[in-house]
Amino acid sequence: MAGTAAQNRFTLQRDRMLRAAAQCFNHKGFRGTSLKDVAGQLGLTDAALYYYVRDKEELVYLCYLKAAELGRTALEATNAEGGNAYERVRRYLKRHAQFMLGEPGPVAIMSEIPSLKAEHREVILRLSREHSARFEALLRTGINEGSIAPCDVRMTGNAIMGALNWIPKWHHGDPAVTAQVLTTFPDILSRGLKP
Amino acid sequence: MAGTAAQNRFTLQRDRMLRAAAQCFNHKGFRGTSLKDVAGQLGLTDAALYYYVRDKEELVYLCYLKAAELGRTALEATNAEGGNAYERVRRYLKRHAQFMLGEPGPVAIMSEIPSLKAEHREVILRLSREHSARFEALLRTGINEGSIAPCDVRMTGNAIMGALNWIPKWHHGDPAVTAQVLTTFPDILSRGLKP
DNA sequence: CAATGATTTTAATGACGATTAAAATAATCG
DNA sequence: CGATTATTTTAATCGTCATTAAAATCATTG
Repeated sequence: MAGTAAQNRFTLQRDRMLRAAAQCFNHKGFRGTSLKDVAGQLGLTDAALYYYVRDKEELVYLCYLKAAELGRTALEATNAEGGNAYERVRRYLKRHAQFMLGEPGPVAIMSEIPSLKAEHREVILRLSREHSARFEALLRTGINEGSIAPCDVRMTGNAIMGALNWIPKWHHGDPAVTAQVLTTFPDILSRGLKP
Repeated sequence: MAGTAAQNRFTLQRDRMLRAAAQCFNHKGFRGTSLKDVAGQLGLTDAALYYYVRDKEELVYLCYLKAAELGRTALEATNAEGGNAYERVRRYLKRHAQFMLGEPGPVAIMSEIPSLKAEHREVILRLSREHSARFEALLRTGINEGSIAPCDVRMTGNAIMGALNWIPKWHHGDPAVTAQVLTTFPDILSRGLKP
């Protein structure tokens, strides 16, 4: 069908846009990247972006939304695979590291939540909180079943998320480093959780 | 002496400026904060800032410089206090957490290094690298003396710095949380280092 | 008090970048 | 092919800052 094909092309292009934007935002921040920068990566003019998005603000919002959803599905998938909580945490760490490294395409660090408009900000904050809560619940499960040492789950979650979210600040695409991160990070971050 | 007094007033005001700027930058990013925002916090007009600083760019540079120096002296002081490497790491973690929490006054997260002009960027990057190298050296010392478990010191350093540098993203001044961070973070981040 | 220097403000200027509207081009479909 | 729709570009416009210059205020000191 024509409608579907058009829809596909549209969403595909928009997805490329989101990836380009995420890369720019990570590199230079929200206000630091002009729409021209983003468009340039796609071989387009800045004005063309407005065909896909109402607003620069909406562009960030969509990037964050995608990042949040990636995080959620990663955690859900990990939980679905079973294993004890400690093992699930480890698998989750690897998956999260994987997309912070940009495996499926760059994911935006949510550094600019304050500059989102209230309505969008609420959505993102809610998703973030839900995600944190689920991760903390997983830690609690591990503590109860004895696969994870007792700890302050809130702070432990914060520490782990920080280590992961910071990756794009020092990782700049070197494939050797990428491999190194994937093998060492789950170890490093989970070692402190052992009982 | 008049000269000294004037110099004092000048540098004091400039320091207040750097603190105000650091707070704004952390909250909204480099381009996200106008000079008016910074000046407003001091009860001044934006134009007044130019008496203390050549440029908005220089303002960020000075903030980062101060942050880098704080980090360096924290590590040096910790090393000077003695103890085995593991203990020194723990003390350093606490000190670093302390100033990420804004104990002495807000410290700028170095999120906007790419937008610095080349000359300034080089200085900051060099200081950053030196600091990382010193921290990694401390880890290596611990590994050699047996107080720290063998690990990839580069990646471990990255993970720990990430967890610390991310603190301002979720800490918003609640004193109860501040206390909680100071007591739990050194534990959480050092537990994985035990042999 | 007069004079000199320090500090801040007021009032432009200018650039950059987001946004929009209208026109042009490309694609699809009958 | 002709018509209709999708996509992109060109060419304004508009706001928001950073930045500057000149004037005003304030402090100090001879």
